[in-house]
Order: sequence, then structure tokens, then C-alpha cells
Amino acid sequence: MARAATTSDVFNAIAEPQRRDILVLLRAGERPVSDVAHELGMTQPGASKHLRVLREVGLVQDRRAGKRRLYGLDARGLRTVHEWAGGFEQFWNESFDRLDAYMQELKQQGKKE
Amino acid sequence: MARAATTSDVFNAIAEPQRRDILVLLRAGERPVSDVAHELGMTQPGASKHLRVLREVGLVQDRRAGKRRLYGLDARGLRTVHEWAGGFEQFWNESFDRLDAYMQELKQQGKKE
DNA sequence: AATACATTTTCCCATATGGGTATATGATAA
DNA sequence: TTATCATATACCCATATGGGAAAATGTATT
Repeated sequence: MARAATTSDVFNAIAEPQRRDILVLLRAGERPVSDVAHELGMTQPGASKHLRVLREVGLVQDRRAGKRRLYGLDARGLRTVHEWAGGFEQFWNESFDRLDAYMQELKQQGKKE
Repeated sequence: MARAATTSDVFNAIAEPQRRDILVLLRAGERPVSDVAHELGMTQPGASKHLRVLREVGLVQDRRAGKRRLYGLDARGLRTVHEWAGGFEQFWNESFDRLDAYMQELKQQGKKE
């Protein structure tokens, strides 16, 4: 098997930096593909492809507006990510302490030898 | 270019479900590779490979303990993810409202035709 | 040293990727 | 209808993947 599809998951979709950039950009409001491409310095088909992935995982909504197609944020899917990562909150400081203890340990060893 | 390496980023590293499972498991404490493999129903080399990725992005620490090698959580890297996703918090409900408004719109159209 | 145990690495494979570029589809206006 | 603008898709490529199996490396015990 190969790597899971980028469209299989919100986690996979946001693994790509440019897609995260798109999401951040869309916080400022809906935009047509061409604007996204221009503002983020990507090619038009490139932006279109990334938006497709984001749409397939539900992080983005699109609606027609005349000749153009506006893409807008649907951030609800990011709540999962936020909550999952939040489940480790109590371990952030603890990890720090552990590393600190480890450093102390190394220091002690250094003195002995 | 292909997809970015799984080791290039915390975001890429946690895109894989099994690696997220490993991180969750390690909240309960350090474990040798074989235990991780057994408890999560993966093959031992499989677990080893996933742990390598997690180690390379700094989400996991390892230390020798006799014949075995214990892997422990270093959750600090997940803070980035938590904060990034948290930047969309104000949009979660708003997205909901937008969808709601959209539904209303469709409903109106339905009445007209 | 030789054996046994734990973990990592090396192959192999199928597959999806992101990035170009070119082309096709869609929608509007003349 | 035709011309024009906006977006999506179709190809092509190089590359890294996750998984399985086999082999190599590490470490301790006898």
C-alpha cells in the first residue's frame, strides 16, 4: 500500500503547507481560485487542485458567482484536529520536565567520568 | 516533485493514523517497540518504522533500557498543531452559521419554483 | 565465544503525490 | 454563434510512501 490519500482525512489534507496557507488566507473571506493562486504565488491549476482536496475533506465550500467560483472556509473539520492535539496539552510541560531531567542526568554522568 | 516527506513536518508525521495511535498509546507511558507493535496490532518492523518517523520530527524520545529501547512521548511538537488549528476557532461556529444561511437560501429558492 | 532476544535496516512493490504544461469544460458577454 | 474569461481536468514526471519478508545490527546472558 502507498501513503493514504490526501483526501482521506482532514489530517492528510492539512499536511501540505500550501493547503494550510490557503485555509489561513480564506479566513479573510471568500475568494475565487485565481485570487488564491495570485495571492499565494501558485499557479492556477495548482490552486485549483489544492482547493479540490480541501473541498473533498469538507474544509472548504464553493459556490458559483457569475463567471467565477468562490471558495470559502468551512473550518468545522479543524475542530477535530484541535481537539486531538489538545488531548496532549498536559504532556507539553511534562515532556519539558522529562527532557530537563534527562539533561541533568547527562550532566551528572559528565561529572563522573 | 512528490509529496513532502513524512519526516519534514509534524503535520506530515501525524497524517498517518497509526502514528497518531502510537502517540495516544504513549500517553500511558514509555514502551518498547515490541509492546507498541503488539498493543496496536502492527508488525514489529512496522512499528519501528513509524517510531522512527515520530522520532525524526521530535514527537518521541528513545532511550536504551537493557536489551530493549523505550520510546516515550515528547508532545511539545503538537503544540504547534494545536495552536494552528486553534487559530480557526472563531470560524467553527461562523462556518456553521454560513451553512445554515445557505440552507435557508436553498429553502427559499425551493418555494419560489 | 556462542546463543538468544530486541530492534533496525534493506529490499521489493503498488500507489498517490505535487508540479508543470496543455487542453477541456463552464459561463458570460458581444 | 462566437469570442472571451475562469476554472477544472488530463497528461507527464520524479519521488516517497506504507507494508511485507528477510536479513543485519545491537545487546545481554550463559
